[in-house]
This record gives sequence, structure tokens and C-alpha cells, in this order.
Amino acid sequence: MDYKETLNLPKTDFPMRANLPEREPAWVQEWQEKRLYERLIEATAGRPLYVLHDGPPYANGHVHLGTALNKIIKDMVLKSKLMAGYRVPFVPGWDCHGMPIEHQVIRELGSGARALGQLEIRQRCRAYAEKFVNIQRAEFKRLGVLGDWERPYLTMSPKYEAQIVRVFRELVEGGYIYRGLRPVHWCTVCGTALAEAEVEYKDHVSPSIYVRFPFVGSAEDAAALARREEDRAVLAERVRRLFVVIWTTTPWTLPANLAVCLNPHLEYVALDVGGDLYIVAERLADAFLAELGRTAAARIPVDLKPLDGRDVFQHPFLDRAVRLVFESHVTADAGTGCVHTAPGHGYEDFAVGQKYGLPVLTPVDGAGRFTDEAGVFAGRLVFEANDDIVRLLEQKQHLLKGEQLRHSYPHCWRCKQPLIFRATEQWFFRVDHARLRERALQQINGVMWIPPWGHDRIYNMVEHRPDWCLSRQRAWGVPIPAFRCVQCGEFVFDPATIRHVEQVFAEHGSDAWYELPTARLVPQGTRCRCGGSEFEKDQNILDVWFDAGVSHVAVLEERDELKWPADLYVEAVDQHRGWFQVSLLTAVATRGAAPYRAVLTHGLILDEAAKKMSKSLGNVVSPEEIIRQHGAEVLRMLFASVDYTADVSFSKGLIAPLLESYRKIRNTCRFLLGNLYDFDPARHRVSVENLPELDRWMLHRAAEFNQRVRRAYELFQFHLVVHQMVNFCAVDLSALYLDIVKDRLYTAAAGSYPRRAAQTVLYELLDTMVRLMAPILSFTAEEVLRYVPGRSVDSVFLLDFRDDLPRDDALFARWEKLFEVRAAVTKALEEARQADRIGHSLDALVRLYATGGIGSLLGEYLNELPTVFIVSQVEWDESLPPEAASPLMPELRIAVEPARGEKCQRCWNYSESVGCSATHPGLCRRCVEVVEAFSHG
RNA sequence: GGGCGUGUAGCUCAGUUGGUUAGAGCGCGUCCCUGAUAAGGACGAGGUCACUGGUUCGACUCCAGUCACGCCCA
Repeated sequence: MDYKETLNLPKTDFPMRANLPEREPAWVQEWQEKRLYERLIEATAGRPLYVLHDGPPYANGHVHLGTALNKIIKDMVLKSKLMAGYRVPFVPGWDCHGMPIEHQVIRELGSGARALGQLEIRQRCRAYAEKFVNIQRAEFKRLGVLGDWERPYLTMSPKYEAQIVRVFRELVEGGYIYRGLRPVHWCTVCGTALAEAEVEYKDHVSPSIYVRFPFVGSAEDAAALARREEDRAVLAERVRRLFVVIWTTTPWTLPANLAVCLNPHLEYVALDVGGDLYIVAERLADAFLAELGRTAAARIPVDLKPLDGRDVFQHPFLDRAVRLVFESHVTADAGTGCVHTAPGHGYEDFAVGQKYGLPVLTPVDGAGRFTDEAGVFAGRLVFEANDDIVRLLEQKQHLLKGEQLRHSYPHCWRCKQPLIFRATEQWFFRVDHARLRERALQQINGVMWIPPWGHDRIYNMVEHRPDWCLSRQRAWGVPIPAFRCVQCGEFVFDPATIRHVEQVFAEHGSDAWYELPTARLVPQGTRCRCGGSEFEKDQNILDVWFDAGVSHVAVLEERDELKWPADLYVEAVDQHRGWFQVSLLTAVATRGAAPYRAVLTHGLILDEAAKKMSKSLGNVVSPEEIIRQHGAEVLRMLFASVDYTADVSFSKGLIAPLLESYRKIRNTCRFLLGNLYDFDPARHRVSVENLPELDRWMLHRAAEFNQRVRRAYELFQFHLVVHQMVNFCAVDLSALYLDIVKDRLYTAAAGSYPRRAAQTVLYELLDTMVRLMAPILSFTAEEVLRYVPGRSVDSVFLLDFRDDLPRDDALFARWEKLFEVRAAVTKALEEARQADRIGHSLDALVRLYATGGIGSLLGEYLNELPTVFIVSQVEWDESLPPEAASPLMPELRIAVEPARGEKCQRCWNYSESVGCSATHPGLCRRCVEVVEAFSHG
């Protein structure tokens, strides 16, 4: 007789090989067909609401690893909250306006772009954005992300655009909006002002020049500069050879120079270089001389403060007096400590200019060409004029040193060309109006930042940020709802006018701004203060960050299933400057509070060497590639397994080890399923109090595991979930409990109490695990659930995490001790195996001896020990010598020898009872009983 | 240059208020098993806790500085 037939070996159709790339799309389709998201919303009516507000990715290009990480984290948060008992509506969104799309569209149109009007460009941009919304939607769904994909929010939808205008109106009402002439980063190629977020710093080669400005004060003025009495005469005598020296890397801004700025807290000296006197900061004097390759015959300490605010210098090549000003932004890090100041071309220059009443001179137009104000350079492109300016300085003998310098310089984020700073008329959001900055800082203190350093990061940024430049000179965006009076040139942007635009946009979308005549865009009878009634539309659009920055109004307030404020925002660390901040500012200004209760940030995806991924470096890995080869599940698990609060260093090398872990979890589930093929929980479940102690130990252990994992989910520490899951499967289950309990499952009679008890535990383990893994391993959990006997729901997401697993602390402590002994025994077994005395552990008889607590515990459990050790026999032997002490447990003595009796052909245990039955000579007594019952039954 | 981070075995991570020979899983090596089998089990070898200095009886843990990498800003 083949006794194998009488065993209850595992049986399951659950495939060992996951084959994820092929199987996953079917799940995605099934979730959609079954309307899983909608069903979950219905099924969770009445539960506490948990709102994670989706930050809109830009509708341009395919989903990359960064966007995938972000959405997967959100999905894991939402699913874990769902299964923890919340209702979790998720409305995904896209950011649709803005320069990147417009730029791309224009590039694709090539020379044809010029022939098109703004409206036609906008239509193409809209089509472009729609295309990528659809692409990305499919890609996010493919990742297993659950949400209201059929009704996302789009910043280009008419309703959303109307909300953008509405918030702008509320800001106008609150007095936050103003027009101003301000230097801004300006791209001469794109012809637009850039927001801080659109500026990229990278290396650029600029001229680096030292220029002297002649002192034009009187001899008396010069003498007054002396700190020491004895220097007065020299200064007075050499007044026509006295100069202040500046250093700059932007010679083209010199035509706009109006002042030289010194630091009030620095010491200055006049260096005697070949008879000329050069004023520089004392701390930079040596470095300056080294640059010139000269030495100074004398260093005369000077104090220029008496001349503060006076026009005591002469422009090096223009007929213009240059003012001496003081401000503490001047540093002694580089240059001369005397700073060339052009209020139209630098932010700090502008600030100093305001303080001293200087005009905002900007002799440069939007295309980067000098205007007539720049004299001989008129019509020249600024960067190209650099060399001529340097040459002119040389001619005038005011150039002290000129060379090329490679340094970090602002560039346009789209066209990658170097930017200039240029004063233009722009629309601004005033951060210091109505104590907004203070109130925003207060709100920051009330938000939970995860990880906690997020607080300091955004706090410092908000504390120091400048006003927000809201206007862009582009076509693809929401127009600034303002009208210029043709008669007087003043702007009309009062609440009533804007409200009208809101209504028009809600109905027709913002294209109406370009389609409709101005008369239809202003309310009837609108008049300027000057009495004028004829208007023209403002040509600016709003910064795309403004679009995203009002999503808390346009989405949270507008969608019935959501609420304001959100419970959580989840984005990458760069958003402290971006979305977190713009959302905060618009919310505090218009709603008086932060739009989020908590903010979770994750790092960025870097390459193997922790370097940024970029197309130019050729180190970009696409999610699509990973999905195609290994499945989305692997990407989900990978992102879950790392500590995302730091940047994630991604390499394909991470995948192979991860697959091992995945297989461990999958195979453990498969083993559990395989042993439950004949188990019906409704009929066969054994009650906890009737379970053997080992089984209760297992349930206690599972309860602890369950608690730890749930806690990790609460803290959004998914990497702890993954590690605990793998460890639990590998250590507690595979290597320990399941290994031990195999004997019972396989050899006991199918319907016997010991087997049903083990199956009860297996069932609980599987039921616990399938729920705990679902937020991360969504596909696998769903697949496993299909095979779970007696399942009551058709999606794992209709189940909640458990909290009802039984614990028994005293029992648990005893068994933990027994497992320590087990470790000592397996070590001894291994030694015996190495010495060729046994092969399988069942070949062994283990002799034990111990005194004290361990001794009495082992005495109590002596009958259980063979099972626990997976050996054939365990005997108590007081004669074991001290040398037999275990290295792991000195109070325990162990000896291993071959087991007694014969190997039972059925259960493979050695026993002296083998042969006790004439019908089954190869079997032990235990197996004889089972087999006889089997053949009769 | 400033603000905020990150740096523990080949990989991914633990390491509680500073306290005995720094842990886990995977991988690796050797062995066992062939009734979870493109599976399973055992044992073992791997770390100057980025570096330097300091505080302390004692520091991966606290302080200061340096280096590398990242984000944000100048």
C-alpha cells in the first residue's frame, strides 16, 4: 500500500508563480467592472471620514517613478485607513495649465506656432493636457491605485477655473493683490516672468570683472573719510585718484547702475595701488590685491558713512552720478564688499533703491534687448553686449581685472537658458498684508508635519518668502480678471467685475476671455473711476501654482463627499516650497486656517549612486519597464519596503532581493491555502480554549504581529509593515510553527481534532495576513482571498483589519522559553548532522538535562518536545556530563544520537512501535490507527 | 553662502530616556531534506555604527566641526 495516499498533503490551485505582469490587468479590469471604488464608498457610509487630498501631478508626460511613488504611498495610506474603519473618498486631480505644456505644444507646432492666435494655442494645449490626463489615469490605475478615476478634478475644467477666479476675487476683497514694478526672474527666450519654483540653478560662464568708480566728492569730502587724523591730507590730495571698486558677473547691468552699496557693519580701507586709492572692505583687501596681482603701498582705514546717501561717485562710462548707499545684505564672502547696485536688475538692489528713493531703471526689454535708455548699447542683446561693455570699461581705464567665471546661475526650468533679473509690471500677492505671514506661521505650528522636521522647513520658508508674483505673460492659463481703462490706463479689478468673470468662466471656461468681446466680460454699466467705460483685457495669466494652490477650495469645498480642511496632504519634500505653501497662503488669507491637518512628505527617487535621475545623465528608469517585467505589485512592495522619508536610491538591483521576499509571503499564503482545502471554518473551527498550547502561542504571536503592523500603518511606516510581514512569514511561520505543525496536518486523520485545531490556526493566520497585506500587496491579497475557504466578500477591501486575536501572556512566556531551548537543540542537531550522525532531524533522539526553572519547564512539557523539536524522541538524562552544556544555554545539557526503533514509512518518525501491526508492518502505532480508520472510512 | 534633511553588515531596515560581546530578514557559504518542490529546514561567515574632536565611569545614541549626497533658497 502507498501510504502517501493516506496523508493529507497540501492541495491548492493557487499558483506558486505569481505571473504578475499578466494577471494584474485582469484585477484592474475587475475592480473597474465591479465598480469597487463606488461600492466601497457606499459600504462605508456612516463611518468617520478621512480625507486625503490629492496634489495634482502635471498633465505632461508619462508617470515616472516619482509620481508612482507618490500615488502608491497615497493608495497605501487610503487603503490602510479604509481597513482601519474609515470612509476614504479619493478624488485624484491633474494640473493642466502652465508653461511646460504650452512650451511643448509650441515646440511641436514649430514655425506654425506664430500663425496661431492665443485661442488656438490654448485649444491645442487643452487637447495635449487631456491626452496626458488619460494616459496617466490609465497608468495610475495600472499601479492598483483606487479612487474616483471617472470623476477626477482638472484645473482646466470650467468649474475649476471659475473657482480660481473666485479665490483671486476673495484675495482682492481682502486687499492682498497689488500691481507693482518689481525685478523678477525673467526668461528672455520665453518672454515671461518666472516664479521661484520655475528657476533652476546650474553652471554658467560669466565675465567676472573688477570695476572702479571715480570719487567725485570734494577734497574736503575725501579728507572726511579718514579714520586717522594723519590720513586726511593724503586723501584730500589724491581725491581725483580715489575710487570705489566693485565686482560683478553681470556687466550688462552696469548701464542700469545707480548706486554702490556698502555694508554698515564692515570696515573699509583705501588701498594705495600705484598711487591710485581703491576703497574695498578691509577683510577682502588681500584677496582683492591677489586678484589684481598687485601690492598696496598703504592701507588707509576709511569710514564712508558720513557720505551715506550722497551722489559721490561717477558712473564708469555714463554721464551719471552714482549714489553711495548702505545695506547689510552686502557680504564679505567674495568681491570687494562694495556692491554694484541696479534697482531694476536685482531684488536686493531694488529694496535698497526703494529705501534711498532711487528710480527703478530697467533699460532692457522683454526680449533681453537694451532700450534707448541704454545709449550706445540700444538694440543689443544683453548677454551679447557683455564683451563690449567690458571693452568700453577697459577703454575708460576703469577695468581693473577681467576674466571668465564658471558659477551657479539661474536658468529657465523649461528652455534651460540663463535668466536675467528685470523690473516689470506684475501682479502680486502681498504676504505681509493683514498679518498673513504671522497667521500662516501660527497655522504651521498647528499642523502635524510628518516627519516632524517638515515644520522647521516650511516655517523658515514662509518666514522669509517674498511676495508672490502671480502674473505670467503666457496664453495657457487662467487670465487675471482685470481690465485696463482705455481712457486713463488705470486697472479695474473690483469684486463685482471679477464675480462676473467667474460666472462667465463657470459657464464657458476661461477661453471666453479670448473669445468674447471685452464688453461681454465686464458687467453692464461698469465705469472706471475716471468715468471711462471702454476697457481692454489684461494680457496676463495666473501663475500655475495659483491653480493648484486653490484646490482646497475648488475640490475640498466643492465635492460633497469631501470636507475642508483635509486630514492629510502627501507630497514630495520639494512641495514645502510648492503646493504645501501656496495652498497654505491662499487658505489662511481666505479661510483663516491651513487647508490640512497633517502633511506627510516623502523623498525623491534618486539613482543607484544617490544622484538625481535625469534624461541627460541617462539614469532614468521608467515604472512601465518595471511593471512590464515584474508587475506593479513589485513596485508597490519596493516603495513600501524603503524608508521613504529620506530620498529613495533606486536601482534595478533592488528588485531581485525583493522578489525573494515577495515569494516568501506568497508561498506562505499558498502553504496555508494548501492545508485548508478541506476546512470549512463554519463547521470545523476549534474554539480557542480547546486549542493545544502551541496553537495558542501561535495565535498570541499573530495578535502581536497584527498589532505591530496596524501600528506601523497608523504611523505611515510601510517599510516596517513589509519587514514585519516578511519576518513573520519566514521566522514565525515557515521556520517554526508551520514546520512543526506539518506532522499534524499531514499524518493525523483528516477530520481529527489535532488537525482541525491546526487548520483553525492556519485559517486565522491567513485571514489576518490577507487583510494586513492588502494595502500594499493589493493584487496578491485579492488573489489569495479568492482561494480562502468560506470567504464572505468578493474583494479584500470590503474587509477590515482585525483586532480580535486571542492573547495569553503567561502561556506565551512559557513557550518563548521552550523555543529558546529549541534553538539550542537545533544547533546541537546541526553539529550531529555535520558529524554525519543524522540527516533529517527526525532521525534523532535528543537527550536533555537541566536544573532550575528551565529544568522544571522542560519536565512539564517533556511529551510536547519531540514535536516542537521535530525529532523522533526526547529523553531526560541526568547523567549528561557538564561538557554537554549548550553554548547557547549553559544551564542546558544536550546530547544527540540516532533515534530508537524503525522509521515509520508513513510519518517518518522513528518508533519502537513500528511493526506492531501485522497488516501494516512498516507503520508506527499512531499511523496504524489512522490508516485503519482511513480504510474503513 | 543660508534653511531643512540623509549617511548602521553586499541589499532593505531595527536599535526604546546614552549602559553588558550593535540586531532582523534577504543575499552569500556549508549542510540536510525531497510529502510547501522553479519549494522547505539548519548552522555559519559578514559591521572601526560616514569622518574628526568633545562631554561622560560609559556614546550608534548627546554636543561641535568635517566630508558625501539630496531638497529648497540666495
